Amino acid sequence: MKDISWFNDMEARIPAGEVRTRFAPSPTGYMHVGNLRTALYTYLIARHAKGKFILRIEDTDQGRLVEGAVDVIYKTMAECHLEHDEGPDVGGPVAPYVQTERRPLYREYAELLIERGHAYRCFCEKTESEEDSGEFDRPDDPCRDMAREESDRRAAAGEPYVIRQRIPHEGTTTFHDEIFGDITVENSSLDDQVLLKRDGLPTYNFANVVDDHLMGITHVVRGSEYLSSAPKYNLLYEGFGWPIPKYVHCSPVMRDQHNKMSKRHGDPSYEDLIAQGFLTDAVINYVTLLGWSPRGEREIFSLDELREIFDISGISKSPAIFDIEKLRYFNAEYIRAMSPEDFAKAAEPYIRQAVKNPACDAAAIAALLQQRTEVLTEIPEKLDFFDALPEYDTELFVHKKSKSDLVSSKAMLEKVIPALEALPGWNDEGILSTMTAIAEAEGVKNAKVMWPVRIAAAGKAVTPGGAVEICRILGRDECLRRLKIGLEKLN
RNA sequence: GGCCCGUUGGUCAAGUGGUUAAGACACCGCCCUUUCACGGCGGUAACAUGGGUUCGAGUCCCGUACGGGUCACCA
Repeated sequence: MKDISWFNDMEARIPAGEVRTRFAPSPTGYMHVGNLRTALYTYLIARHAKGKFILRIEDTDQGRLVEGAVDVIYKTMAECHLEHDEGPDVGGPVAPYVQTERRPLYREYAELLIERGHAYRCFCEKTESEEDSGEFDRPDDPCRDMAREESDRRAAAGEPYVIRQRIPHEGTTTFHDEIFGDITVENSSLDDQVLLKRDGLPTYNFANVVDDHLMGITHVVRGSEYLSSAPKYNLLYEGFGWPIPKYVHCSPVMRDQHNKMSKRHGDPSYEDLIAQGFLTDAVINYVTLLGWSPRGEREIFSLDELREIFDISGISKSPAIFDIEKLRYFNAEYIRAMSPEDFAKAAEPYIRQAVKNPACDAAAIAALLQQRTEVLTEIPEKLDFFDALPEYDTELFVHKKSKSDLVSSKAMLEKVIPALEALPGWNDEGILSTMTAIAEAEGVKNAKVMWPVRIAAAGKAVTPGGAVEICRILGRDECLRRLKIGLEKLN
Protein backbone atom coordinates (compact mmCIF):
# COMPACT_ATOMS: atom_id res chain seq x y z
CA MET A 1 0.00 0.00 0.00
CA LYS A 2 1.01 3.55 -0.53
CA ASP A 3 2.83 5.65 1.96
CA ILE A 4 0.41 7.67 4.00
CA SER A 5 2.84 8.79 6.60
CA TRP A 6 3.11 12.28 5.15
CA PHE A 7 0.19 13.56 7.09
CA ASN A 8 1.25 12.01 10.34
CA ASP A 9 3.33 15.01 11.19
CA MET A 10 0.23 17.14 10.70
CA GLU A 11 -0.84 16.06 14.11
CA ALA A 12 2.49 17.22 15.43
CA ARG A 13 1.77 20.68 14.11
CA ILE A 14 -1.26 21.04 16.30
CA PRO A 15 -0.57 22.13 19.87
CA ALA A 16 -1.52 19.47 22.38
CA GLY A 17 -4.71 20.17 24.25
CA GLU A 18 -5.93 22.79 21.82
CA VAL A 19 -9.67 22.81 21.31
CA ARG A 20 -10.37 22.69 17.60
CA THR A 21 -13.79 22.85 15.99
CA ARG A 22 -14.80 22.99 12.41
CA PHE A 23 -17.72 24.31 10.46
CA ALA A 24 -18.07 22.07 7.45
CA PRO A 25 -20.78 23.20 5.06
CA SER A 26 -21.35 21.71 1.69
CA PRO A 27 -21.50 24.41 -0.95
CA THR A 28 -25.09 24.02 -2.03
CA GLY A 29 -26.20 27.60 -2.16
CA TYR A 30 -27.09 29.81 0.72
CA MET A 31 -26.78 29.99 4.49
CA HIS A 32 -29.96 28.82 6.08
CA VAL A 33 -30.73 29.62 9.66
CA GLY A 34 -30.00 26.14 11.02
CA ASN A 35 -26.63 26.24 9.32
CA LEU A 36 -25.87 29.64 10.74
CA ARG A 37 -26.69 28.45 14.22
CA THR A 38 -24.47 25.41 13.86
CA ALA A 39 -21.66 27.68 12.66
CA LEU A 40 -22.27 29.96 15.62
CA TYR A 41 -22.15 27.18 18.19
CA THR A 42 -19.10 25.68 16.57
CA TYR A 43 -17.37 29.03 16.59
CA LEU A 44 -18.37 29.83 20.15
CA ILE A 45 -17.16 26.52 21.51
CA ALA A 46 -13.75 27.13 19.98
CA ARG A 47 -13.50 30.75 21.02
CA HIS A 48 -14.73 30.12 24.51
CA ALA A 49 -11.93 27.59 24.96
CA LYS A 50 -9.40 29.89 23.29
CA GLY A 51 -9.10 27.26 20.60
CA LYS A 52 -9.17 27.23 16.83
CA PHE A 53 -12.15 27.52 14.52
CA ILE A 54 -11.72 25.90 11.15
CA LEU A 55 -13.67 26.15 7.91
CA ARG A 56 -13.76 23.07 5.75
CA ILE A 57 -15.64 22.76 2.50
CA GLU A 58 -17.39 19.46 1.97
CA ASP A 59 -17.82 19.16 -1.75
CA THR A 60 -17.77 15.42 -2.25
CA ASP A 61 -21.15 15.36 -3.90
CA GLN A 62 -20.27 16.42 -7.39
CA GLY A 63 -23.88 16.48 -8.42
CA ARG A 64 -24.90 19.14 -5.97
CA LEU A 65 -22.22 21.73 -6.44
CA VAL A 66 -23.58 25.21 -6.86
CA GLU A 67 -21.63 27.93 -8.58
CA GLY A 68 -20.54 30.68 -6.24
CA ALA A 69 -21.82 28.92 -3.15
CA VAL A 70 -18.43 28.96 -1.48
CA ASP A 71 -18.31 32.71 -1.85
CA VAL A 72 -21.65 33.00 -0.12
CA ILE A 73 -20.18 31.04 2.76
CA TYR A 74 -17.14 33.29 3.02
CA LYS A 75 -19.22 36.41 2.75
CA THR A 76 -21.77 35.37 5.33
CA MET A 77 -19.20 34.21 7.83
CA ALA A 78 -17.24 37.43 7.50
CA GLU A 79 -20.41 39.47 7.85
CA CYS A 80 -21.29 37.57 11.00
CA HIS A 81 -17.81 38.03 12.42
CA LEU A 82 -17.22 34.29 12.48
CA GLU A 83 -13.57 34.55 11.58
CA HIS A 84 -11.97 31.22 10.97
CA ASP A 85 -8.39 30.53 11.90
CA GLU A 86 -7.85 27.95 9.21
CA GLY A 87 -9.60 27.30 5.93
CA PRO A 88 -9.27 27.15 2.17
CA ASP A 89 -8.70 30.88 1.85
CA VAL A 90 -6.36 31.43 4.79
CA GLY A 91 -4.59 28.07 4.79
CA GLY A 92 -3.37 26.40 7.95
CA PRO A 93 -1.26 23.56 9.32
CA VAL A 94 -3.51 20.75 8.16
CA ALA A 95 -4.32 21.95 4.64
CA PRO A 96 -5.93 21.42 2.26
CA TYR A 97 -9.34 22.38 3.60
CA VAL A 98 -11.42 21.41 0.62
CA GLN A 99 -12.38 17.76 0.50
CA THR A 100 -11.98 17.27 -3.23
CA GLU A 101 -8.41 18.46 -2.81
CA ARG A 102 -7.85 15.75 -0.25
CA ARG A 103 -9.15 13.09 -2.57
CA PRO A 104 -6.16 10.69 -2.50
CA LEU A 105 -6.25 10.58 1.26
CA TYR A 106 -9.60 8.92 1.58
CA ARG A 107 -8.70 5.99 -0.62
CA GLU A 108 -5.53 5.39 1.35
CA TYR A 109 -7.45 5.35 4.58
CA ALA A 110 -10.22 3.21 3.20
CA GLU A 111 -7.61 0.71 2.10
CA LEU A 112 -5.99 0.83 5.50
CA LEU A 113 -9.33 -0.22 6.89
CA ILE A 114 -9.49 -3.09 4.41
CA GLU A 115 -6.07 -4.18 5.64
CA ARG A 116 -7.37 -4.22 9.14
CA GLY A 117 -10.53 -6.07 8.29
CA HIS A 118 -12.89 -3.19 9.07
CA ALA A 119 -13.86 -2.62 5.46
CA TYR A 120 -14.24 -4.53 2.22
CA ARG A 121 -14.67 -3.92 -1.46
CA CYS A 122 -18.16 -4.41 -2.76
CA PHE A 123 -18.56 -5.17 -6.43
CA CYS A 124 -22.32 -5.42 -6.39
CA GLU A 125 -24.21 -3.35 -8.87
CA LYS A 126 -27.54 -3.45 -7.22
CA THR A 127 -30.03 -0.92 -8.41
CA GLU A 128 -31.77 1.24 -5.89
CA SER A 129 -35.05 -0.49 -6.46
CA GLU A 130 -33.51 -3.85 -5.70
CA GLU A 131 -32.12 -2.57 -2.44
CA ASP A 132 -35.34 -0.86 -1.52
CA SER A 133 -37.55 -3.76 -2.45
CA GLY A 134 -36.02 -5.84 0.26
CA GLU A 135 -35.13 -8.54 -2.21
CA PHE A 136 -31.56 -7.94 -1.38
CA ASP A 137 -30.40 -7.96 2.21
CA ARG A 138 -27.27 -6.02 2.84
CA PRO A 139 -26.02 -8.46 5.49
CA ASP A 140 -26.15 -11.22 2.90
CA ASP A 141 -23.82 -9.42 0.53
CA PRO A 142 -21.34 -12.04 -0.67
CA CYS A 143 -18.71 -9.35 -1.12
CA ARG A 144 -18.48 -9.01 2.62
CA ASP A 145 -16.97 -12.47 2.92
CA MET A 146 -15.12 -12.53 -0.37
CA ALA A 147 -11.59 -13.84 -0.13
CA ARG A 148 -9.02 -11.09 -0.07
CA GLU A 149 -7.20 -12.54 -3.08
CA GLU A 150 -10.31 -12.46 -5.22
CA SER A 151 -11.12 -8.95 -4.12
CA ASP A 152 -7.61 -7.75 -4.92
CA ARG A 153 -7.62 -9.51 -8.28
CA ARG A 154 -10.93 -8.07 -9.39
CA ALA A 155 -9.93 -4.60 -8.25
CA ALA A 156 -6.63 -4.88 -10.07
CA ALA A 157 -8.53 -5.95 -13.17
CA GLY A 158 -10.28 -2.64 -13.12
CA GLU A 159 -13.67 -3.86 -12.02
CA PRO A 160 -15.59 -0.98 -10.40
CA TYR A 161 -16.37 -1.23 -6.72
CA VAL A 162 -17.23 0.70 -3.61
CA ILE A 163 -15.58 0.24 -0.24
CA ARG A 164 -17.93 -0.58 2.59
CA GLN A 165 -17.47 -0.51 6.31
CA ARG A 166 -17.58 -3.97 7.86
CA ILE A 167 -19.80 -3.68 10.91
CA PRO A 168 -20.05 -6.60 13.33
CA HIS A 169 -23.37 -8.43 13.25
CA GLU A 170 -23.29 -8.94 16.97
CA GLY A 171 -22.87 -6.83 20.02
CA THR A 172 -23.67 -3.23 20.78
CA THR A 173 -21.95 0.10 20.36
CA THR A 174 -22.16 2.90 22.86
CA PHE A 175 -21.19 6.44 22.18
CA HIS A 176 -21.33 9.60 24.19
CA ASP A 177 -22.85 12.86 23.08
CA GLU A 178 -22.27 16.07 25.00
CA ILE A 179 -25.92 16.99 24.75
CA PHE A 180 -27.73 13.66 24.70
CA GLY A 181 -25.48 11.64 26.95
CA ASP A 182 -24.71 7.96 26.41
CA ILE A 183 -26.55 6.16 23.66
CA THR A 184 -26.31 2.44 22.97
CA VAL A 185 -27.43 0.66 19.83
CA GLU A 186 -27.38 -2.89 18.55
CA ASN A 187 -24.73 -3.37 15.90
CA SER A 188 -27.20 -5.43 13.93
CA SER A 189 -29.20 -2.28 13.34
CA LEU A 190 -26.25 -0.69 11.59
CA ASP A 191 -25.57 -1.40 7.96
CA ASP A 192 -22.32 -1.69 6.08
CA GLN A 193 -22.29 1.86 4.86
CA VAL A 194 -20.33 2.90 1.82
CA LEU A 195 -17.11 4.68 2.69
CA LEU A 196 -15.69 5.23 -0.75
CA LYS A 197 -18.02 5.75 -3.67
CA ARG A 198 -17.60 4.28 -7.10
CA ASP A 199 -16.26 7.62 -8.32
CA GLY A 200 -13.45 7.33 -5.80
CA LEU A 201 -14.73 10.12 -3.60
CA PRO A 202 -15.59 9.44 0.01
CA THR A 203 -19.08 9.61 1.43
CA TYR A 204 -19.82 12.36 3.89
CA ASN A 205 -19.66 9.97 6.80
CA PHE A 206 -16.24 8.66 5.91
CA ALA A 207 -14.66 11.93 4.86
CA ASN A 208 -15.80 13.44 8.10
CA VAL A 209 -14.12 10.89 10.27
CA VAL A 210 -10.88 11.00 8.33
CA ASP A 211 -10.75 14.77 8.09
CA ASP A 212 -11.88 15.43 11.62
CA HIS A 213 -9.11 13.23 12.89
CA LEU A 214 -6.42 14.52 10.57
CA MET A 215 -7.39 18.08 11.34
CA GLY A 216 -7.25 17.44 15.04
CA ILE A 217 -10.90 18.30 15.59
CA THR A 218 -11.77 17.88 19.26
CA HIS A 219 -15.49 18.75 19.18
CA VAL A 220 -17.59 17.51 16.31
CA VAL A 221 -20.59 19.83 16.12
CA ARG A 222 -23.39 19.00 13.74
CA GLY A 223 -27.10 18.52 13.34
CA SER A 224 -28.91 15.81 15.25
CA GLU A 225 -29.78 14.11 11.97
CA TYR A 226 -26.33 12.55 12.31
CA LEU A 227 -27.02 11.16 15.74
CA SER A 228 -28.01 7.81 14.36
CA SER A 229 -24.81 7.46 12.38
CA ALA A 230 -22.65 8.27 15.35
CA PRO A 231 -22.15 4.61 16.33
CA LYS A 232 -20.73 3.98 12.89
CA TYR A 233 -18.31 6.84 13.41
CA ASN A 234 -17.21 5.31 16.66
CA LEU A 235 -16.55 1.99 14.99
CA LEU A 236 -14.53 3.80 12.35
CA TYR A 237 -12.43 5.69 14.89
CA GLU A 238 -11.87 2.46 16.75
CA GLY A 239 -10.95 0.68 13.57
CA PHE A 240 -8.28 3.25 12.93
CA GLY A 241 -7.21 3.30 16.53
CA TRP A 242 -7.98 7.00 16.77
CA PRO A 243 -9.30 8.85 19.79
CA ILE A 244 -12.99 9.62 19.62
CA PRO A 245 -13.79 13.33 19.59
CA LYS A 246 -16.55 14.91 21.63
CA TYR A 247 -19.82 14.84 19.76
CA VAL A 248 -22.18 17.79 19.95
CA HIS A 249 -25.39 17.00 18.11
CA CYS A 250 -27.74 19.96 17.82
CA SER A 251 -31.47 19.60 17.35
CA PRO A 252 -32.92 21.38 14.35
CA VAL A 253 -34.41 24.80 13.99
CA MET A 254 -38.03 24.33 13.02
CA ARG A 255 -40.45 26.46 11.06
CA ASP A 256 -43.35 24.96 12.98
CA GLN A 257 -44.15 21.92 15.06
CA HIS A 258 -43.53 19.53 12.18
CA ASN A 259 -41.10 21.00 9.70
CA LYS A 260 -37.55 22.16 9.72
CA MET A 261 -36.80 25.61 8.37
CA SER A 262 -36.27 25.18 4.69
CA LYS A 263 -35.89 27.10 1.52
CA ARG A 264 -38.51 24.91 -0.02
CA HIS A 265 -41.15 26.16 2.38
CA GLY A 266 -40.07 29.71 1.71
CA ASP A 267 -38.40 30.16 5.06
CA PRO A 268 -35.85 32.95 5.15
CA SER A 269 -32.14 32.27 4.93
CA TYR A 270 -29.66 34.55 6.61
CA GLU A 271 -29.43 36.60 3.43
CA ASP A 272 -33.19 36.86 3.23
CA LEU A 273 -33.40 38.14 6.78
CA ILE A 274 -30.89 40.87 6.05
CA ALA A 275 -32.84 41.80 2.93
CA GLN A 276 -35.95 41.97 5.10
CA GLY A 277 -34.36 44.67 7.17
CA PHE A 278 -32.88 42.69 10.05
CA LEU A 279 -29.51 43.57 11.53
CA THR A 280 -26.75 40.97 11.49
CA ASP A 281 -26.00 41.35 15.18
CA ALA A 282 -29.63 40.93 16.12
CA VAL A 283 -29.93 37.81 14.00
CA ILE A 284 -26.80 36.36 15.58
CA ASN A 285 -28.04 37.11 19.07
CA TYR A 286 -31.47 35.65 18.44
CA VAL A 287 -30.29 32.57 16.62
CA THR A 288 -27.78 31.77 19.34
CA LEU A 289 -30.57 31.80 21.90
CA LEU A 290 -32.71 29.51 19.76
CA GLY A 291 -31.80 26.24 21.36
CA TRP A 292 -29.27 27.53 23.84
CA SER A 293 -29.81 29.25 27.12
CA PRO A 294 -27.44 31.53 29.01
CA ARG A 295 -29.54 30.63 32.06
CA GLY A 296 -29.90 34.07 33.59
CA GLU A 297 -32.61 36.55 32.74
CA ARG A 298 -30.59 38.55 30.30
CA GLU A 299 -30.89 37.80 26.63
CA ILE A 300 -29.18 40.60 24.77
CA PHE A 301 -25.54 39.67 24.24
CA SER A 302 -22.86 40.78 21.85
CA LEU A 303 -20.81 38.14 20.06
CA ASP A 304 -17.87 39.02 22.31
CA GLU A 305 -19.98 38.40 25.36
CA LEU A 306 -21.26 35.16 23.94
CA ARG A 307 -17.69 34.00 23.45
CA GLU A 308 -17.16 34.45 27.14
CA ILE A 309 -20.28 32.76 28.43
CA PHE A 310 -21.15 30.13 25.87
CA ASP A 311 -21.17 26.61 27.19
CA ILE A 312 -22.26 23.35 25.66
CA SER A 313 -24.36 22.36 28.63
CA GLY A 314 -26.81 25.13 27.84
CA ILE A 315 -27.73 23.61 24.49
CA SER A 316 -31.16 22.03 24.57
CA LYS A 317 -32.13 18.61 23.33
CA SER A 318 -35.43 19.45 21.77
CA PRO A 319 -35.99 21.29 18.49
CA ALA A 320 -36.77 25.00 18.63
CA ILE A 321 -39.31 26.82 16.52
CA PHE A 322 -38.07 29.94 14.81
CA ASP A 323 -40.21 32.88 15.88
CA ILE A 324 -39.88 35.89 13.63
CA GLU A 325 -41.84 38.00 16.12
CA LYS A 326 -39.18 37.57 18.71
CA LEU A 327 -36.48 38.26 16.16
CA ARG A 328 -38.27 41.52 15.42
CA TYR A 329 -38.10 42.34 19.09
CA PHE A 330 -34.37 41.65 19.18
CA ASN A 331 -33.94 43.73 16.07
CA ALA A 332 -35.85 46.63 17.61
CA GLU A 333 -33.66 46.40 20.69
CA TYR A 334 -30.55 46.55 18.56
CA ILE A 335 -31.90 49.49 16.57
CA ARG A 336 -32.67 51.43 19.73
CA ALA A 337 -29.22 50.70 21.05
CA MET A 338 -27.52 52.20 18.01
CA SER A 339 -26.05 55.67 18.18
CA PRO A 340 -28.28 58.21 16.38
CA GLU A 341 -25.55 58.63 13.79
CA ASP A 342 -25.26 54.93 13.07
CA PHE A 343 -28.98 54.57 12.86
CA ALA A 344 -29.29 57.55 10.52
CA LYS A 345 -26.70 55.95 8.29
CA ALA A 346 -28.44 52.59 8.25
CA ALA A 347 -31.86 54.14 7.77
CA GLU A 348 -31.03 56.71 5.13
CA PRO A 349 -31.44 54.46 2.08
CA TYR A 350 -34.84 53.40 3.34
CA ILE A 351 -35.83 56.96 4.15
CA ARG A 352 -34.85 58.11 0.69
CA GLN A 353 -36.94 55.38 -0.84
CA ALA A 354 -39.98 57.24 0.40
CA VAL A 355 -38.82 60.79 0.80
CA LYS A 356 -37.35 62.20 -2.39
CA ASN A 357 -37.78 65.82 -1.41
CA PRO A 358 -34.25 66.97 -0.51
CA ALA A 359 -35.67 69.73 1.67
CA CYS A 360 -36.73 67.06 4.15
CA ASP A 361 -33.66 66.22 6.18
CA ALA A 362 -32.97 62.48 6.37
CA ALA A 363 -31.12 62.69 9.67
CA ALA A 364 -34.03 64.58 11.24
CA ILE A 365 -36.45 61.96 10.02
CA ALA A 366 -34.18 59.19 11.26
CA ALA A 367 -34.32 60.70 14.73
CA LEU A 368 -38.10 60.32 14.70
CA LEU A 369 -37.85 56.78 13.47
CA GLN A 370 -35.29 55.18 15.74
CA GLN A 371 -37.54 54.47 18.72
CA ARG A 372 -40.34 53.13 16.58
CA THR A 373 -38.63 50.94 14.04
CA GLU A 374 -38.45 47.18 14.35
CA VAL A 375 -37.05 46.35 10.92
CA LEU A 376 -35.49 48.73 8.45
CA THR A 377 -37.77 47.74 5.61
CA GLU A 378 -40.85 49.08 7.37
CA ILE A 379 -39.44 52.59 7.23
CA PRO A 380 -40.65 53.75 3.78
CA GLU A 381 -44.31 53.06 4.44
CA LYS A 382 -44.17 55.18 7.57
CA LEU A 383 -42.91 58.18 5.61
CA ASP A 384 -45.08 58.27 2.52
CA PHE A 385 -46.78 61.49 3.64
CA PHE A 386 -43.66 63.63 3.47
CA ASP A 387 -43.48 63.84 -0.31
CA ALA A 388 -47.18 64.06 -0.96
CA LEU A 389 -50.09 64.85 1.28
CA PRO A 390 -52.33 61.78 1.21
CA GLU A 391 -56.01 61.95 0.45
CA TYR A 392 -57.68 61.85 3.81
CA ASP A 393 -61.10 62.05 5.33
CA THR A 394 -62.07 64.80 7.76
CA GLU A 395 -63.03 62.07 10.19
CA LEU A 396 -59.35 61.95 11.08
CA PHE A 397 -59.84 65.26 12.84
CA VAL A 398 -62.09 63.57 15.33
CA HIS A 399 -60.15 62.27 18.26
CA LYS A 400 -61.67 61.49 21.61
CA LYS A 401 -58.61 61.52 23.80
CA SER A 402 -57.48 64.98 22.74
CA LYS A 403 -61.10 66.12 22.73
CA SER A 404 -60.86 67.04 19.09
CA ASP A 405 -63.77 67.18 16.72
CA LEU A 406 -64.54 68.88 13.42
CA VAL A 407 -65.52 72.13 15.05
CA SER A 408 -62.62 72.40 17.46
CA SER A 409 -60.15 71.36 14.75
CA LYS A 410 -61.35 74.10 12.50
CA ALA A 411 -61.13 76.64 15.30
CA MET A 412 -57.60 75.55 16.21
CA LEU A 413 -56.32 75.63 12.67
CA GLU A 414 -57.75 79.09 12.24
CA LYS A 415 -55.65 80.24 15.18
CA VAL A 416 -52.53 78.26 14.36
CA ILE A 417 -52.11 79.21 10.73
CA PRO A 418 -51.70 82.98 11.19
CA ALA A 419 -49.60 82.44 14.29
CA LEU A 420 -47.19 80.19 12.43
CA GLU A 421 -47.11 82.56 9.51
CA ALA A 422 -46.00 85.26 11.87
CA LEU A 423 -43.32 83.12 13.39
CA PRO A 424 -39.87 84.63 12.75
CA GLY A 425 -37.88 81.40 12.68
CA TRP A 426 -38.82 77.81 11.89
CA ASN A 427 -37.66 75.46 14.57
CA ASP A 428 -39.08 73.11 17.18
CA GLU A 429 -39.04 75.65 19.97
CA GLY A 430 -40.85 78.31 17.98
CA ILE A 431 -43.46 75.97 16.60
CA LEU A 432 -44.09 74.36 19.95
CA SER A 433 -44.41 77.63 21.87
CA THR A 434 -46.74 78.98 19.22
CA MET A 435 -49.09 76.11 19.74
CA THR A 436 -48.85 75.97 23.52
CA ALA A 437 -49.54 79.68 23.65
CA ILE A 438 -52.73 79.14 21.68
CA ALA A 439 -53.72 76.29 23.94
CA GLU A 440 -53.20 78.46 26.96
CA ALA A 441 -55.10 81.38 25.49
CA GLU A 442 -57.99 79.11 24.59
CA GLY A 443 -57.88 77.33 27.90
CA VAL A 444 -57.52 73.89 26.34
CA LYS A 445 -54.99 71.11 26.58
CA ASN A 446 -52.05 71.15 24.21
CA ALA A 447 -53.36 68.01 22.61
CA LYS A 448 -56.42 69.75 21.34
CA VAL A 449 -54.24 72.12 19.32
CA MET A 450 -51.65 69.55 18.31
CA TRP A 451 -54.05 66.95 17.00
CA PRO A 452 -55.58 68.88 14.11
CA VAL A 453 -52.19 70.34 13.20
CA ARG A 454 -50.61 66.92 12.91
CA ILE A 455 -53.53 65.53 10.95
CA ALA A 456 -53.53 68.42 8.53
CA ALA A 457 -49.75 68.35 8.16
CA ALA A 458 -49.51 64.61 7.62
CA GLY A 459 -52.92 63.52 6.43
CA LYS A 460 -52.44 60.33 8.44
CA ALA A 461 -53.63 59.15 11.80
CA VAL A 462 -50.37 57.47 12.70
CA THR A 463 -47.06 59.15 12.04
CA PRO A 464 -43.52 58.99 13.32
CA GLY A 465 -43.04 62.16 15.28
CA GLY A 466 -45.64 64.60 16.55
CA ALA A 467 -47.08 67.80 15.14
CA VAL A 468 -44.04 69.91 15.95
CA GLU A 469 -41.46 67.65 14.33
CA ILE A 470 -43.53 67.06 11.25
CA CYS A 471 -44.17 70.75 10.74
CA ARG A 472 -40.51 71.53 11.17
CA ILE A 473 -39.29 68.89 8.75
CA LEU A 474 -41.91 69.81 6.17
CA GLY A 475 -40.68 73.40 6.17
CA ARG A 476 -42.71 76.52 6.64
CA ASP A 477 -44.22 76.82 3.16
CA GLU A 478 -45.26 73.22 2.71
CA CYS A 479 -46.51 73.00 6.28
CA LEU A 480 -48.70 76.07 5.96
CA ARG A 481 -49.96 74.95 2.60
CA ARG A 482 -51.13 71.69 4.16
CA LEU A 483 -52.67 73.34 7.19
CA LYS A 484 -54.69 75.56 4.87
CA ILE A 485 -55.85 72.57 2.91
CA GLY A 486 -56.96 71.03 6.17
CA LEU A 487 -58.86 74.12 7.10
CA GLU A 488 -60.59 74.19 3.73
CA LYS A 489 -61.71 70.64 4.22
CA LEU A 490 -63.33 71.69 7.48
CA ASN A 491 -65.19 74.60 5.99
C1' G B 1 -42.39 -0.52 10.24
C1' G B 2 -37.30 -1.33 13.02
C1' C B 3 -33.85 1.53 15.74
C1' C B 4 -32.57 6.26 18.18
C1' C B 5 -34.09 10.86 20.38
C1' G B 6 -37.41 14.35 22.38
C1' U B 7 -42.05 16.43 25.24
C1' U B 8 -42.48 22.95 31.10
C1' G B 9 -47.67 28.62 28.94
C1' G B 10 -49.06 30.20 21.61
C1' U B 11 -43.25 30.72 21.04
C1' C B 12 -38.01 30.80 23.23
C1' A B 13 -36.88 28.95 27.86
C1' A B 14 -34.98 28.57 33.67
C1' G B 15 -35.44 24.50 36.66
C1' U B 16 -30.64 18.79 38.02
C1' G B 17 -36.18 15.58 44.65
C1' G B 18 -38.78 20.13 48.79
C1' U B 19 -39.80 27.01 44.45
C1' U B 20 -46.15 30.84 45.43
C1' A B 21 -42.85 26.52 38.63
C1' A B 22 -38.16 32.20 36.88
C1' G B 23 -37.53 35.43 32.78
C1' A B 24 -38.35 37.01 27.56
C1' C B 25 -41.57 37.48 22.95
C1' A B 26 -46.66 37.73 21.74
C1' C B 27 -51.48 39.03 23.89
C1' C B 28 -54.69 42.05 27.40
C1' G B 29 -55.28 46.20 30.92
C1' C B 30 -53.52 50.69 33.36
C1' C B 31 -49.99 54.85 33.52
C1' C B 32 -46.92 58.28 30.70
C1' U B 33 -47.96 61.07 26.25
C1' U B 34 -48.68 66.17 20.79
C1' U B 35 -50.73 60.43 17.17
C1' C B 36 -48.15 55.77 17.02
C1' A B 37 -44.27 53.83 19.34
C1' C B 38 -40.70 53.85 23.45
C1' G B 39 -40.78 53.50 28.74
C1' G B 40 -43.18 52.05 33.59
C1' C B 41 -46.69 48.93 36.28
C1' G B 42 -49.97 44.82 36.34
C1' G B 43 -52.56 40.52 34.16
C1' U B 44 -54.12 35.87 31.29
C1' A B 45 -51.40 31.41 30.24
C1' A B 46 -47.38 25.55 31.24
C1' C B 47 -44.77 20.66 33.81
C1' A B 48 -48.26 15.39 27.23
C1' U B 49 -50.45 10.98 29.89
C1' G B 50 -50.88 6.56 33.21
C1' G B 51 -48.34 3.81 36.71
C1' G B 52 -44.43 3.29 40.14
C1' U B 53 -39.96 4.78 43.66
C1' U B 54 -39.96 8.43 47.74
C1' C B 55 -42.03 11.56 53.70
C1' G B 56 -42.01 14.50 49.17
C1' A B 57 -41.46 14.29 41.81
C1' G B 58 -41.44 19.05 36.41
C1' U B 59 -37.04 16.73 38.32
C1' C B 60 -35.63 9.30 39.18
C1' C B 61 -37.81 4.35 36.82
C1' C B 62 -41.45 1.79 33.50
C1' G B 63 -45.49 1.98 30.08
C1' U B 64 -48.68 4.93 26.65
C1' A B 65 -49.58 8.99 23.40
C1' C B 66 -47.73 12.58 20.38
C1' G B 67 -43.61 14.70 17.72
C1' G B 68 -38.76 14.46 15.40
C1' G B 69 -34.53 11.84 13.29
C1' U B 70 -32.61 7.67 10.70
C1' C B 71 -32.70 3.22 7.85
C1' A B 72 -28.60 6.57 0.18
C1' C B 73 -22.59 5.18 -3.89
C1' C B 74 -26.93 13.10 -0.26
C1' A B 75 -24.80 15.75 2.99
